[in-house]
Amino acid sequence: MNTIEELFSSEGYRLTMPRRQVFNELQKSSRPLAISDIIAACEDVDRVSIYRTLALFAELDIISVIPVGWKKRYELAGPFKPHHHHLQCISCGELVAIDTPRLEGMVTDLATSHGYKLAHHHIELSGICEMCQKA
Amino acid sequence: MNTIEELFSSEGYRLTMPRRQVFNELQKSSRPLAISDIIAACEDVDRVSIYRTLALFAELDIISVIPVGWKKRYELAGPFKPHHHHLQCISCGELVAIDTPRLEGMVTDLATSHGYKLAHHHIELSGICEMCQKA
DNA sequence: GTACGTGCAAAGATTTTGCATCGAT
DNA sequence: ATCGATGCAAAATCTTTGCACGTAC
Repeated sequence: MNTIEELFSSEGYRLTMPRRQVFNELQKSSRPLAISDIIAACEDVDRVSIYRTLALFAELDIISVIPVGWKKRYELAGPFKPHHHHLQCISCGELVAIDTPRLEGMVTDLATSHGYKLAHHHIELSGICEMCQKA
Repeated sequence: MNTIEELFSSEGYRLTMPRRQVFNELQKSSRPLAISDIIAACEDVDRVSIYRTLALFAELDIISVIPVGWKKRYELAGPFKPHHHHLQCISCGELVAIDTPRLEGMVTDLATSHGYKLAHHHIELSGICEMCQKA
């Protein structure tokens, strides 16, 4: 279950050209992409198919949807990229991935202490990077 | 500087009817409101004025913008409501405010350890509440 | 009275839906 | 060959911009 092909056939979905292309764009990119980025990169794929593909990917946990500056961005998740969060510079826009093992445990505990079983969590940090602080 | 009147006059902004109405709606509500909620509640205020009012409020830190289920919601912040985060039930939609003193310190440290000076952070938790787990 | 802020109109952007056709299995 | 998935068209939202008028100060 480590390749996109295996995952799709085991779930009974067809691996079509639009789905391959969207997946490839996400895999090529080192940073989360906006829908508009993906639409632009997949010229020959209809806008609508990209929306539908991303919805399917999200449902299958192939991608995660993250908020960046109040827009949605998409990046590979689940088996294709380990869980992490982001820290963005509000001055230059730099976006770094951060590992947050201690946070993970803490948010789970927080939910539990309120009687909740945690399903998802999103953490977005923004600030000013080292370079921009000097400038 | 504890009332909206004082805050506005000290900043040199006019406290007009649309601004009063939007502020009242936010103050009346115990939960964060979507733009569409506010538009519906302020029937006689133009849609556009509500966008502009919310943009101004956000700039003045009168409100905070929070992500709920991938939509923006607005609630009073700054002097009018202390900082907190939310935990939402994905089954019944219940939204509870949570205090996160330990998280606050941790995210600051995280940013610092990456050379960043933290400016903002958003934390959204979702899961299944006690009631829905039983059902 | 003086601008700041509003409403209106209209454009732009984003996202969703229906349906006939195409193509992965 | 079948039925899921795509592309196209079109609608429904959502958000922004320009400008003349109204009103808080």
